[in-house]
Amino acid sequence: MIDVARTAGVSLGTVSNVLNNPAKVAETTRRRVEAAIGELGFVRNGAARSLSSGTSSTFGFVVIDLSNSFFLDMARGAEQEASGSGMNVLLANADLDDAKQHTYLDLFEEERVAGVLLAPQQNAAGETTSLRARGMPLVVLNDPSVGPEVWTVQTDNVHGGHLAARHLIELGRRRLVFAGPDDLAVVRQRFEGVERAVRESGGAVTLERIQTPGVRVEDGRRVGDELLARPAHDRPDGVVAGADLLALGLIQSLVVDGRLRVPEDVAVVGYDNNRAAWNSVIPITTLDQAGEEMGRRATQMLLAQLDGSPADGRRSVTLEPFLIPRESTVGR
Amino acid sequence: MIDVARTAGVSLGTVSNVLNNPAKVAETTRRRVEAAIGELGFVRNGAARSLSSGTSSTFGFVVIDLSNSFFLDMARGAEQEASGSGMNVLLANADLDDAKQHTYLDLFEEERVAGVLLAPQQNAAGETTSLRARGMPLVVLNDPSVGPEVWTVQTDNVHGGHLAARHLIELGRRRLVFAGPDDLAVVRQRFEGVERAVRESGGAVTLERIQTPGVRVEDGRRVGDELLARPAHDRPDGVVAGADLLALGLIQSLVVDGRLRVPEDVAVVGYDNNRAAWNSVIPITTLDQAGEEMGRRATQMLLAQLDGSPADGRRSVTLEPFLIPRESTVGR
DNA sequence: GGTCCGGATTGAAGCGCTTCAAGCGCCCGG
DNA sequence: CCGGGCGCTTGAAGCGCTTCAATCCGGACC
Repeated sequence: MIDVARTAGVSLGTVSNVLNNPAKVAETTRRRVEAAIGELGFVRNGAARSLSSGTSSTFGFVVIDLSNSFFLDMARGAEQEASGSGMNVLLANADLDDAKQHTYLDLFEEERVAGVLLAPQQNAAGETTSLRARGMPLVVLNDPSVGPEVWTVQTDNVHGGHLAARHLIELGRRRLVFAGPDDLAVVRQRFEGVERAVRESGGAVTLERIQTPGVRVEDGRRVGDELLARPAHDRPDGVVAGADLLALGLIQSLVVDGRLRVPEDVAVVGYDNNRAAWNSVIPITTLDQAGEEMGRRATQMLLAQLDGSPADGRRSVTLEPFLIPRESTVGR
Repeated sequence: MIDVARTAGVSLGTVSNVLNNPAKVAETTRRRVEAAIGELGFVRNGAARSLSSGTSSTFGFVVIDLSNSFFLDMARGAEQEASGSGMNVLLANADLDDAKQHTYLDLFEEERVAGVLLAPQQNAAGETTSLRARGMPLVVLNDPSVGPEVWTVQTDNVHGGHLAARHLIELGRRRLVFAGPDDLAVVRQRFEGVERAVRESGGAVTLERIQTPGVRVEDGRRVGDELLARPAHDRPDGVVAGADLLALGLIQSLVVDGRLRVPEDVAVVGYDNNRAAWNSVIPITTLDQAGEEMGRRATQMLLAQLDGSPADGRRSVTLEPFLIPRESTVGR
């Protein structure tokens, strides 16, 4: 910067003003400085800047699994909202590894980013103690298990499960199956919603729960195989899958291996509005959790924390998922 | 750090040594300092650190489109390799927007990261001038259009196209179609390889090229519809798609709308080994470009540049793609 | 007892920027 | 003609760390 100042024949402070408060600098001076900057190819040192000013223009977003398009949507939403305020979002992919997630949270804390977004698997509260102790703006996304002291954006999974089941019931389905792993809080909540809808049917509808080890396509195929092995009268006519990939595998197994018709024989609802669901041969009815919207809201909360949030600011936002009917339930 | 020093009863320099050269510090002193660090919840300021030392422990990776699993694989590979050397990788998603790509490159330059990885759409050479002028370590991935002055990791798209076409020809296919956009250099090269394979067949095989506007699923569906509209004898018996999503859409159109059999009536080869290809009802034969390996190699080159690369270091690595046969060509 | 040596520790000088009180001209009103 | 005010610009004091020459101290050796 000294070189720029010398070239332009001004002082250090003026160069700094051109960069940060151009309005304070006289037109002609500013032009001279800008010319010098261009000539010398000067790019200001962000480390020095944030050390000196105590602020940074970047948010860090730690994502547990970027290969899941739901999380990528969040990142996209965060990016949109942030860039509207002149902020940048840097992503860290934990790749389903809790240790990596921890490493990256530490990294962002060290780098003194302006704020941190975290989309964990679940139970992330413990990971954020240090961040919060430092007073670093933080918002946790999609983790129902954190306490009220943490800012969060969530979706109402119980409601989503309820919508999914009601959709099937309204289509006349009476023998429902819910498939999904038991160890994910969000999936348990979806199941809860399904249960409620079934209860509300007043005994007209039956519900069975099938456990899966995870939410991958293979897990879904296995459920499909299991159902195919049953006698026809023992098969469900409607399935709520705890996640889209599960639904995708299930449908593939049913349709390709088993020659069952979807939705005629079995209607299937997924969850997540994952990109994989769009690209399925039989497009999958699903619950959209508005990942982009979550990212946007979370970033708004981060920005609010930066300007010293209003005392009455709500620390937790819950978005409502909505059903997207596609061929896997309503045919075409 | 001053607080830590005071609490532990040592000087600033010693605390710094505990952090950076623990071997230089006596066992007992080190323990005292570490205790103080724990007690005070001290986390060192990365901005100050990199300002002072002139180095940073993070690489920046600008990716043109993280929703493409090929790029995400690169990121994963880069992460692996970097963490082996105590480095971190921060991701920036340009989301197919060249302006954003530029913004993020500038950001990483400002932040003085230890090195930059760039996986652009194409023609990224111009974007990197400033970075290179600064002497910042840089590796460009998957862009055949950059010059020899830029370090790159690429894959041999001509070879890949050749493999794809030869595979079809060996399976007895004689009327080939290549589908893909004309404005992507990598796709043009794949076509070139296909052409070569056809030429080598000595006239036994015909080749037709169908242009698509992009490489999305919809583009593939449209190609499928076009083929279905033709009289049967005018349809190809083998298709090389310029990308997996294209192949996915094509197959969906052919199989679901047109009641053609894949691979019996038409065999289809994709390109990329995109996750979407795994999850297709008819798993798609594809060319794997070893995204993770590319990320790993690129990071190795970055690390080499950091230690002052050997003068004879090769600035460009080209990896060979390999064919993964699946049901869309060989049935099951 | 005196010297020398080497490992452990210290303290001050930056790293490149932002910030802000102070200074400099210049113009306006009285 | 003078004082005051205003718009620009300046220069120095940090920001929190790393680095390295200088210092300290205890033991080995003569």
